[in-house]
Amino acid sequence: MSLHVLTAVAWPYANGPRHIGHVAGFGVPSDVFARYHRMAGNRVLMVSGTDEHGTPIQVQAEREGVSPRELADRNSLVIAKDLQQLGLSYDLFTRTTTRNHYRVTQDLFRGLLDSGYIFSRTELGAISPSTGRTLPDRYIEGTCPICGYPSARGDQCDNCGNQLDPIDLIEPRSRINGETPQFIDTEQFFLDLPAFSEVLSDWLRGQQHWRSNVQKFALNLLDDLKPRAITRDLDWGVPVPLPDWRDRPDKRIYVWFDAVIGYLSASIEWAARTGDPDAWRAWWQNPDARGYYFMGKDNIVFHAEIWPAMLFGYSGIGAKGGKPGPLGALNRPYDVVSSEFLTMEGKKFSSSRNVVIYVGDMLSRYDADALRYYLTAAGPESQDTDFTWAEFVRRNNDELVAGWGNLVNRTISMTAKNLGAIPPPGELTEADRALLASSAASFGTVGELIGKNRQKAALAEAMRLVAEANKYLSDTAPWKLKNSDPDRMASVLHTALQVVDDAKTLLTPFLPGISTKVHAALGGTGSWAAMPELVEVDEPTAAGSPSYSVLTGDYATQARWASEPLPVGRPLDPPTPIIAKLDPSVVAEELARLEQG
RNA sequence: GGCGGGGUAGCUCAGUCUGGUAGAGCAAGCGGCUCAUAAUCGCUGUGUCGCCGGUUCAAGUCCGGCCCUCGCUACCA
Repeated sequence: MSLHVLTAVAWPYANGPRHIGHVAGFGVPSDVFARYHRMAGNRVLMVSGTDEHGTPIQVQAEREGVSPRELADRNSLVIAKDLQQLGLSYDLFTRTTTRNHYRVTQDLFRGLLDSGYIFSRTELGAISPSTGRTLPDRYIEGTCPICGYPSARGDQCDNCGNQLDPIDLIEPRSRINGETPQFIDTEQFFLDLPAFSEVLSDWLRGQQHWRSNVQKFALNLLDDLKPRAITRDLDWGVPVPLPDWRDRPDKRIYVWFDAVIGYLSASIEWAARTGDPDAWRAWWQNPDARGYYFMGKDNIVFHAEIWPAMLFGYSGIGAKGGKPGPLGALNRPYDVVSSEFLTMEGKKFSSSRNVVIYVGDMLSRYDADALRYYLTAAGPESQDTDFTWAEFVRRNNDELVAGWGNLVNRTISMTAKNLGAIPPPGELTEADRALLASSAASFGTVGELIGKNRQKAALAEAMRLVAEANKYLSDTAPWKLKNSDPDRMASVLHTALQVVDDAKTLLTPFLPGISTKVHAALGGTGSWAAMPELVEVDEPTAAGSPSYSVLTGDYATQARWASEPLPVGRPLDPPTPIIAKLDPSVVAEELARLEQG
């Protein structure tokens, strides 16, 4: 039975290139998940894009002397290329500055407004006097009124930990340019979160399959739900779709409100591109479809609270009732898969302090699958973990190369040199059958673990099979049988080759590039693990760029999540090593690079 | 302050939901093999499972308290 699986991947923010901590959280896990489900025969729709609105982009653009649009155009392309090189198999990786996204965002806004879940109110807000723009709390600093700490942030004092209101700060100043913020009465729209308190509570309590920390965190947030402003005094963002507001240059929809809508708008854009504009509905309105959302833990509130509230409200569910908006009722997330954080040689990632490894830099020097392997085997799946170059090199050399690469190499090499082709099984012994049975059983265990997003355990299970195969070769020593018992040697090599092929399949979601090479080394033809493509869309963006680029791809290949018998008699050539071993000197080189900046 | 994660062998971590006196990989030592990218296979682990107390025939695992550490705290994303 085929399941519709929406793989909704957090939208990277386009104020600069992304570092490996970002892709550890949302990127690699979502791709492993999507690739597995496609191989298992499910209908996957994997969408994301760059998140391009908001204050940080405006600030960064000003710093660089370019327009927000130019900055977003440039970074969107950089990020898309990084994710492409990492092999992330998006059905569509688009942008929040597309016309389609603006339309869908405005439609959601209208739908929520019509049912009463959005209302306007005038409140005191901080603006920058020189630009007239909203100055977010965290861009304001001053002296803490409680403890006297001189560099307290507008929302919280880092010294005494108390929550603050920026208006209470003594001598407040803008962190952007040092000017004194102005506090003015300003009208904004608010999302009525308290109206969803009950439906969210019931819904969250039912999510027994979520990671427990995500569920607990989300439930705790319910105690203190307040209406949340979803517009700002800005000129960069999606316009408010109301007659009196649409043309106002100083009011825009808040970046987070539009960013989460990206999952839906990207699905709709993908459908339009396929020629069936309603195709997205199978993932969003079919009650049996499942939406899995991948992100770092800092995004839990938006995916477990605010986005579900928006979806409930648009569907006409909540304390105020209502009717579904024009698109119809929409599914809530099935799972919110949140990762913890990756640190870097013991420190928190920080671009400004140069504690950072950008994805593009990493992939210019190392293989994408080496990074994918590390981030899955040692990534922050359920707790914070530390990236160190020493561990990266060790994992690559001792586990990937010595364990898996060498198994492939020794098996194919022995067969090619002695037999030249895949031999028939001959008469199998108990040891042969035990290994083959273990290998076949791995599809169930590894698949189930990936399905539950226990990817660390899933990868370990696949690698356990690799170790078992290495032990099998050691026990059976086929190299000793060449003259004494060539038939037995053929049976052993047949068994080993079959397990190598199975392991190649099992590792495909994690290591698509390596598995493709193993597929070829085993004499396989055709596409095995397809890669994303960067495509130019010849349509202006809502922000005014003449065209834009997206990632997409055709991922339908012969790869199936099952053991496929290898064709006896297929010729095999002596292999060349598939996975590159790293010289231990790279550890010192990379650490020096970090020092220098 | 509130909330959450973590504190288990030299290192990285699993195991805690469903109690039965502790595991994996790496590192180290010894041995085997020589097909393979000096790869691989076997053998070798006496750790107060952060601390204190409780429940129990039995606790790393449940309950209470405490300490340390990391993170989040929704008008930065």
